Amino acid sequence: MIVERKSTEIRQEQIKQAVLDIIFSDGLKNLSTRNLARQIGMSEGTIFRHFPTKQDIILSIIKDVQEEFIGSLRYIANSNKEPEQRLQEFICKTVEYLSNKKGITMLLFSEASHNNDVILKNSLMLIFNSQKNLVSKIILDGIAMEKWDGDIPVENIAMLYMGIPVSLNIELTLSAGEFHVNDFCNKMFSLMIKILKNS
Amino acid sequence: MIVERKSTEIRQEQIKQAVLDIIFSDGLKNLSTRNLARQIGMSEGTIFRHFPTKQDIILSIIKDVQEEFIGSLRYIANSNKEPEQRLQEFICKTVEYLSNKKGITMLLFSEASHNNDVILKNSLMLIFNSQKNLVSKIILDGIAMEKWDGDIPVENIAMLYMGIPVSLNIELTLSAGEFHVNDFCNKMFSLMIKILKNS
DNA sequence: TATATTTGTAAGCAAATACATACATACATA
DNA sequence: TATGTATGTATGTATTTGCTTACAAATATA
Repeated sequence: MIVERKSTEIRQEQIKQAVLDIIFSDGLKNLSTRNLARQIGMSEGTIFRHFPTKQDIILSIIKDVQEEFIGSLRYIANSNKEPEQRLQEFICKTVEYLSNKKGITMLLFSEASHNNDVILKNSLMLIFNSQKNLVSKIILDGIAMEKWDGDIPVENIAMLYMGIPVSLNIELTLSAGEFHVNDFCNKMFSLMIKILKNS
Repeated sequence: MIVERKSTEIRQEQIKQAVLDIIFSDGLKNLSTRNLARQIGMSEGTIFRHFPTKQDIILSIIKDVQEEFIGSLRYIANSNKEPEQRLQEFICKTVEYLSNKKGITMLLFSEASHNNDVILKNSLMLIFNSQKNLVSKIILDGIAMEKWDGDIPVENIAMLYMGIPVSLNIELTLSAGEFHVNDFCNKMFSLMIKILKNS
């Protein structure tokens, strides 16, 4: 039997992508290493050749989220563009990332509260807090520049912001394939602007 | 050995409560019938005496949510009080229910998208849509009475509303015990009012 | 070309899983 | 008091779980 051999990096990417696909389509509870191997078309042993444990696959995905996703959100929030434009880019980046890696939201929300692994738990909290803090930063900048209403309870708006991933996920689940990233994020952006504008 | 015997109704309530407790503290993946039995202090067989399958326990909990929770939200939304008061009661009922049954949010969100069971999947979608529609109804009533801004994209506000359970859950996980229902729901209420007010 | 290293697989492991069965005991009603 | 039924448990079972191991084959390097 001829075996195609690839580098560990490529295999790790394949495995992580398959994990997210399975989570989105079949849920976390159907994420077994057997199921995972079958989906990619490799043997179960191969998975453990490239990751020490199943948990490490999850950890690696979470690390990606921190570096790729939170990293680019931080870049957007700290740029010197107008707050309004930063907010739009911020929201659209969120929607784009989460709809490219559809399993992420469910992974974050359901792996979030439990899990004995302290490192993972802290990473997850960090992700939530980073998002909240970065949104808050943009809003506070806008208020400081007197573009937005100073009476706004910034902290709470950032909390409401968490509704976006949730609603997005529900939309993604319902609309099979026919989802438009730009429509969705622009709707959310308009709404946020409406909330923030001086009355 | 002396065995205390209780009615099926009582046992079912015990089992369902324990399921929610386990989900909140240890996560869905630690919800085994063995674990469940140990937590209540009964044998595993007893669980299957009162519920045909493990899945049926989940189904029964979802049914409770529909009847108790969505039922009371519907009652609030359809009452003839002022929209503003309805909205406050609505939000506070949400916060109260979800913090009494702490496992519910995680159960709904992670069991939501996958699961082969069509009945369960539909029930979950119904719950999300009911909440969205009932919030929308209150807002539309307020707009019709010219108390709130008619230019508001009602549908999208209802989507943002879904951020409340998520943020609540994160707060509940972080603040061990020292959580105040009224503080939280009133903050969220003020925010919503701010969004809805005529500019 | 020879050898070391990396990547693959098939088979199998102990533990945990949801659930079944056989049997015992409490309790309502005759 | 006798008896049927509902509620309990101890133990078993087939399957699935995450993970290991022994070994084969592909590739890099000498």
